Amino acid sequence: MPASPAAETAALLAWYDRHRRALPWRATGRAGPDPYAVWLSEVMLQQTTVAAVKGFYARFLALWPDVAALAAAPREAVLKEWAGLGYYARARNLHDCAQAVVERHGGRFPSTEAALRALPGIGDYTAAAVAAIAFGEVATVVDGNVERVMTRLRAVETPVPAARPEIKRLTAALVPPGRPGDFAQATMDLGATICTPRSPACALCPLAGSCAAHAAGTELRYPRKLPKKATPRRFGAMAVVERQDGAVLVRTRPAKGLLGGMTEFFGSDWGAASPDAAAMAQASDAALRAVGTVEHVFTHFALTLDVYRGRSHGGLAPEGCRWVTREALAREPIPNVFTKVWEAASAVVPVVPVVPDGLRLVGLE
DNA sequence: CACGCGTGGGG
DNA sequence: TCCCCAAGCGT
Repeated sequence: MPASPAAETAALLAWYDRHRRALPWRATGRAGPDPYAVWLSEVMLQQTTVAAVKGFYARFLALWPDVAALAAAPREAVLKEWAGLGYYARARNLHDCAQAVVERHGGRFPSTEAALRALPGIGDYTAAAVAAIAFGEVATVVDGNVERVMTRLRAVETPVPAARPEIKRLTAALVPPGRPGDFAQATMDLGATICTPRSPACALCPLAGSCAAHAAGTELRYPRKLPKKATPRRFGAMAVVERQDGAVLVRTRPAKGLLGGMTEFFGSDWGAASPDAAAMAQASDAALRAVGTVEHVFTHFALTLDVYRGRSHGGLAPEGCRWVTREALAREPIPNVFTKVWEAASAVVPVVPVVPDGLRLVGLE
């Protein structure tokens, strides 16, 4: 028997009051949530797990305790602190957004969904979440959790993303004017801990009594999704090249696109095949030793990198590259895929044998 | 609307 | 091992 929407909302809020997760960005005291903290956490949580976010969130808040501090930070420092969290456009948008809040709004976050939506890196979800959680606006928050909860609750047959408007309507009908932020977090907590994708714990769910999918035993059927495409594989090569004094050859990737603005070691383009060792040695003007391969899976392709370690012949940086000391390397924004390369190269004997002039020692074991 | 865009954990 | 996925956004 379907309960009334009001009864469903009440049951969900009562469950949340007992079982809400204690998360660092959730206000505990009487003072309302800090909009800056809510915004920072929401951006970090975009397509990212709570467990992965916690450490980054703490470090950001310690380094930059308010939006003005973040806005004043150097862009490279923000990218460096974001390194490892992924989706690096978020870091650029985060920094742009902080500066926009300072310049356009006097350093205070706007309090309405519409005004938030106009800021960089804030889309439909984040605008509604910040408005509801930080400012109490009656906004409808729809994320992946809400989609799963609502499509199961109402047995929505339309596949996502086409079902988005319907899901938004169904959700809006449940939002309580008095506690919009708690309702949003309650639905997300339910999706994260009870109404999970693979094995939902319906016996513990406060909405089980009115859930259409549960009544039919078809929870796992929702949300319906369109078939996904296979992920192709690309190949490339990357070399950790040292100068006589130990400095390492790096370069900064283009500002936008994959790993935009992040630091990488000397490497080839990525395509159907990787270049051979001789080509890498010539391009880097270094004696190279092959040290193995690194595998990494991005969202839309898998990558196999042949990894080399070597010693520069002349100490001249190829076009677009620069030398950094090991100490300075620690301050570079290096994404995890290239940290894997560094670790693979560091695991082998660093000394490259002396070779006669004109010879290139390549691809040796 | 479809695609580009990271990473790590769990079943 | 492999596949799925997690509090999406910009173009």
